[in-house]
Amino acid sequence: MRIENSFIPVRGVGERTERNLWRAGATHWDEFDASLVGAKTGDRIETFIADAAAHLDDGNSRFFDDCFPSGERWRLYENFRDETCFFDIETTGLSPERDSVTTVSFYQDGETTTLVSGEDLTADALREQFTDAKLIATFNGARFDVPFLETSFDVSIDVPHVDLMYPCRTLDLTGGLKQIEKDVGIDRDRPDISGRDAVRLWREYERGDQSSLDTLVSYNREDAVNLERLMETVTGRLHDRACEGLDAELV
DNA sequence: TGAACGTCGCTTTGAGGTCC
DNA sequence: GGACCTCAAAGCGACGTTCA
Repeated sequence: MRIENSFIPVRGVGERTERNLWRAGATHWDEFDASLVGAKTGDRIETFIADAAAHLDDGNSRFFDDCFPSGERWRLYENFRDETCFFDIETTGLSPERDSVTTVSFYQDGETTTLVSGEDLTADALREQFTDAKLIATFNGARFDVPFLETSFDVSIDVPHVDLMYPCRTLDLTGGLKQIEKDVGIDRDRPDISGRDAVRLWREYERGDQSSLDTLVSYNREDAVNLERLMETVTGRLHDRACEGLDAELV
């Protein structure tokens, strides 16, 4: 599913109308025919397509972040795949006021970077990681990772965001990231480590055990890398579900 | 042109679920 | 175990479409 298959951002177009358009053969902006809907809606769709095509050429993901309903923002992924930054944080607890961030791992376009507290984890380093990203992807990051980083480092993470927890829930995938990875067949090198262990590992590292930091970093990196595989799985399933019952293929 | 119907958007409310 | 964002559902009004 690509952005150019979507009509749902247009006022007056919901899930039903969009499916009717697809059924009628208008599976892509280029194939839209205003006679398929009423005059007013047709005008709105044509205006939207003209605007959106320009923003797409400019690589302006923010435009689409604003106009897509939150439940449909996963559709941005295919267009901005190479510029999607998957990230995950580890902390010493749940409270941004009392606890601190220990490591942050980023995975973008095949490259993984980890920032470690006391070494290279700074506000500037965080800003730099997000600079090139057109889209960020997390699991429960809307409520945990992003606010935690913003509070701890006084940064503003103002990048279109797909929080995979919600698309997963619409696919009946629940139980936390580790459980969902298991359910969709994503393997881990260290399936025995949990978030609570991450706190323990950090404490051990503070007491001088370098190997604990190595374990923590590899766990954190695996979280970030696996998010990409989860995104591929989830967007694939949502695409299939959107196309269910259609003769036409969305390309 | 107007009535009837269908669809969508907006607002409110409540609950679920996740992070370390 | 605390925090709380997001989503889904429901209800209502507005708008758009269809058809006679």
